[in-house]
Amino acid sequence: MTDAEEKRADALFHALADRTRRDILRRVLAGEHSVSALARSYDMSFAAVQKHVAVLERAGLVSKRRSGREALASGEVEAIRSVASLLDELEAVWRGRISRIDDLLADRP
Amino acid sequence: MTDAEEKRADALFHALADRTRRDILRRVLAGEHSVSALARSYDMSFAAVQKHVAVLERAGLVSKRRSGREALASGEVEAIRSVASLLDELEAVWRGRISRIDDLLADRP
DNA sequence: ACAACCTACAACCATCAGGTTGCATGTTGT
DNA sequence: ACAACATGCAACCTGATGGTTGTAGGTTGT
Repeated sequence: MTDAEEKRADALFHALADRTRRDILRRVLAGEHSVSALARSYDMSFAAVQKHVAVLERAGLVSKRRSGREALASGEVEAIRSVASLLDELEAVWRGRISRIDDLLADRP
Repeated sequence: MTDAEEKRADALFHALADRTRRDILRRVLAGEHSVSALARSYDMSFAAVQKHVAVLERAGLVSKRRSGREALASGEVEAIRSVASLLDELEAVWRGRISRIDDLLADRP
């Protein structure tokens, strides 16, 4: 794992470790939403929601495009799949434990 | 999503959002390690590592069993799979994004 | 018995995260 | 032109996080 990959993993998991951000992500995965439209859905200031979207964007989980005065956010499913890959790697480590035990057993005559 | 499920998701993603903790998790997924054995692997105090293990344990990613004076930690692959399920749910939202009518209604309060 | 070891937890400190308000800038509809 | 709207960013406050040291108690080997 390179240092950059670890930092990206940090950003991805951190972005997902907040209930509001996961909810925003669900919405923008379902379809484009402007930041202010998202903000109207939550009991917090516009700025707070804008910061959450920025965190998701920095992690690559959300992308934005400009349409006039609005910034339309949409979810990046590829980023979600990359998180799933990170989990797969962890599970592969676990599977390796089993095969190592198998090897030990195989070594016993 | 119930409140308890969201809190569990918070704990899981937060636990994974730290490089040292992910590294610890890899080690204990590969096989049992005592806390002090883990601590020797990192350039930080025993207490710091012990706290990282505690965070992983609270999230359910690691379990500990006592063996004499040692606490042996091992990784819980089921917890990792539950995180993968959370990601699957997000991806399912994305797959359903075309045939979404709920959001049109939800967007007009 | 006792020294060495392992763990757990408390207190403390610096930094970060999530929230607020306020302001500057660009866009739109009348 | 101009009022209303959408965004982005900075400053600020408070609580949580990640690290430290210190302390206390249970286990082990000699």
